[in-house]
Amino acid sequence: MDGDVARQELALLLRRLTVELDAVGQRFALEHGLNRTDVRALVAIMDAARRGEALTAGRLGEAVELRSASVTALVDRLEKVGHVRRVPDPDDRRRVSLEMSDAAMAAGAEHFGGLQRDLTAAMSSYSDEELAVVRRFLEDMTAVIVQHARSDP
Amino acid sequence: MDGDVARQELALLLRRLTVELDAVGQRFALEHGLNRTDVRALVAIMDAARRGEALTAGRLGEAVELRSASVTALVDRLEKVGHVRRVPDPDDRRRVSLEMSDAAMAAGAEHFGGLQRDLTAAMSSYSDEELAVVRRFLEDMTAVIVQHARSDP
DNA sequence: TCGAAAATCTCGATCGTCGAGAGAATAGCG
DNA sequence: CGCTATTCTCTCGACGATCGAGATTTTCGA
Repeated sequence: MDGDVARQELALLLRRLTVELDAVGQRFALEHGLNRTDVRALVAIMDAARRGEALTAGRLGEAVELRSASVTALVDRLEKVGHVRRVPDPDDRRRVSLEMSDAAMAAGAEHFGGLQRDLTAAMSSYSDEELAVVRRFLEDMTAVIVQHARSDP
Repeated sequence: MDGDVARQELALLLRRLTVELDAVGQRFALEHGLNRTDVRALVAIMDAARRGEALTAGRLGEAVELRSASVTALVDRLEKVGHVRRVPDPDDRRRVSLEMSDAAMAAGAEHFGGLQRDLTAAMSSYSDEELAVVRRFLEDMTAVIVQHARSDP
């Protein structure tokens, strides 16, 4: 039937959206001389900061799925260009907290915050009921995807 | 207002979905001893095959944004494990066409086709009108994202 | 026919990631 | 309180993916 084609197209649309969203991060990376991992790390640090937490090196490694040796190198890179500062944790002196520089924070807010703003603006033409449908849809699809990402087939 | 929070949450949901969809590819890579690029390449070859085309090395490089030297190495890797075959193009003997092995094709169909099936199945509880809303939404959001990925701020 | 352009490959170099292990600090247990 | 096990980060050496420059083969146009 026709509805099936429409559904497949929706799945393709999700993939397309994913690819393009990736490209946004890619662009930010290019503009700032970073690689994909560095951007992921900065986003993770930013997200944590927004939650009021300061990420430690170890937590950052979990967030971006990197071993400790790679995290050291990663933070070295970010610190060298001034995006991040290593701050010794006074409570546990083994730990190293990571703080984003104001400049990096501003650049991130400019880039990703701008996207967020434009996205929500583009949603203004939708009614609350429509957005509710979209939300349910996205949650359902995410659940299916998570299932595929985690479980064994 | 409340609707603004809902809109921001929707944007976050999109990001979450992107992350999880990435994880699906990651999992496939892990299961088959491939890296991220290899999976992207196989998907590109598969997509082309579905359209009835055979990708050349150069086209593949464009699809996954890699220089020719890297494409050579990439195809070497895929060929070594038997996922891909180099086939000389009879029309233009400078070119090398790429053909996926049946086994690799089957593995890809199993993994990603299964996801596609489950996604469309999860859409069955939605009316045509609801899906139309979702489609419009995804297209609108993709357009905004593309804008951010390409244009200069 | 001959030179320019195109498609792929080779080589050497660079960079990100990792495993193994060292060093410092903490937690827990007797 | 002291001693050991654990936690957290860093160092080192190795490996793999990517790239730029250039070589090679083939095609196309004048």
